[in-house]
Amino acid sequence: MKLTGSQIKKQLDEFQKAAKIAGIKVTPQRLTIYKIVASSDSHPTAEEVYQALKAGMPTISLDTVYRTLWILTDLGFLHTVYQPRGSVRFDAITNKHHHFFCIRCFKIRDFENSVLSSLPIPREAEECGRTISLRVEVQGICEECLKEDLTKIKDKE
Amino acid sequence: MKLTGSQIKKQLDEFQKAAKIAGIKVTPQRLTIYKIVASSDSHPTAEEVYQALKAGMPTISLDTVYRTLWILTDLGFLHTVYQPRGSVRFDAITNKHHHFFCIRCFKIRDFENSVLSSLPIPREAEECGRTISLRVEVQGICEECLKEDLTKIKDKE
DNA sequence: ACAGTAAATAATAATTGCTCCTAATTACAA
DNA sequence: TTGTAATTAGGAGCAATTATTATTTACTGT
Repeated sequence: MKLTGSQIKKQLDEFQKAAKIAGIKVTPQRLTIYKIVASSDSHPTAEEVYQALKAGMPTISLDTVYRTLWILTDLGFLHTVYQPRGSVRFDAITNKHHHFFCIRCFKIRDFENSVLSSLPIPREAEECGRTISLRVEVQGICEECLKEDLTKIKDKE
Repeated sequence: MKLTGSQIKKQLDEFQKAAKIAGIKVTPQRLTIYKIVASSDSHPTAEEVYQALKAGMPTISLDTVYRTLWILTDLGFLHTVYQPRGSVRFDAITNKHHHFFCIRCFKIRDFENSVLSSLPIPREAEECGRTISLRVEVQGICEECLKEDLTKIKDKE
């Protein structure tokens, strides 16, 4: 999900603090990578982040991108989203939102819903260990793919 | 989730019917692969299914296992579960249940909860396209990993 | 401000998870 | 029983991710 400029600045401050506590370094690579994910609306893959970085940072390596994305995830600044038969995607954490997965084109869309956002973690899950978060996903076929299907049907006629 | 012997038999009958409708063949490989997943409690990966098969079917290929698992998924007999940094896992569909993901050891546990099982798909998701299903996941650290942490802390003392 | 050091990076090799290709085999319809 | 289209085994291939290593950099204490 996309963050505003001031939200990003605030989160970067938080990252500086968290990095000190965790004993890890704040590098330009790490700051830039967070900015790219947080200002994107498309749940980018590591590869997509890497491509976006190259313009301003031509020597960046894909490995650094992966390492950084996982660090930001471990520190709680990013969420990961998994797709069938595809790469991991990363998403900056903001207010609660949920994901719609298209099973045909594998794109992910955000949606909000107050009932889902306020669901408590159930007792039965607490019994499995220490719980951290609850997420809700909806599977389906997105508007665009539905339209494509229509086009194909018309072509056959 | 684990099915009883009679549930498996019933599902295999359903599979025969579904295969006829879909115009695909019923092979010993397909039947055996379904049995293995449905009688497992651990959301096995394709590799794990492959290893389990080898004893009774030494010439089975990993490709066949993958193809079959995806067919069974497409026909609605299996669900897939994605993990961070791991392989896809497969799960026989029974009554509604939900997954607890351990972010440390990546194991998955089942839990049931009537509130979560009866959640309607929200209007906001319907607006993204045609919806098929809703799933709820809880992230956390499982009992076993928590115990391990305790052991490590004690070792340091 | 500066030097020492532990951590991070870039580049590339290696690994893993999964899919594709092809010849041989098999399930099923007629 | 036979024909044939689907399925299989086996191996090659591919894409996503992680490991290795020499070099560079951020932060610590002076």
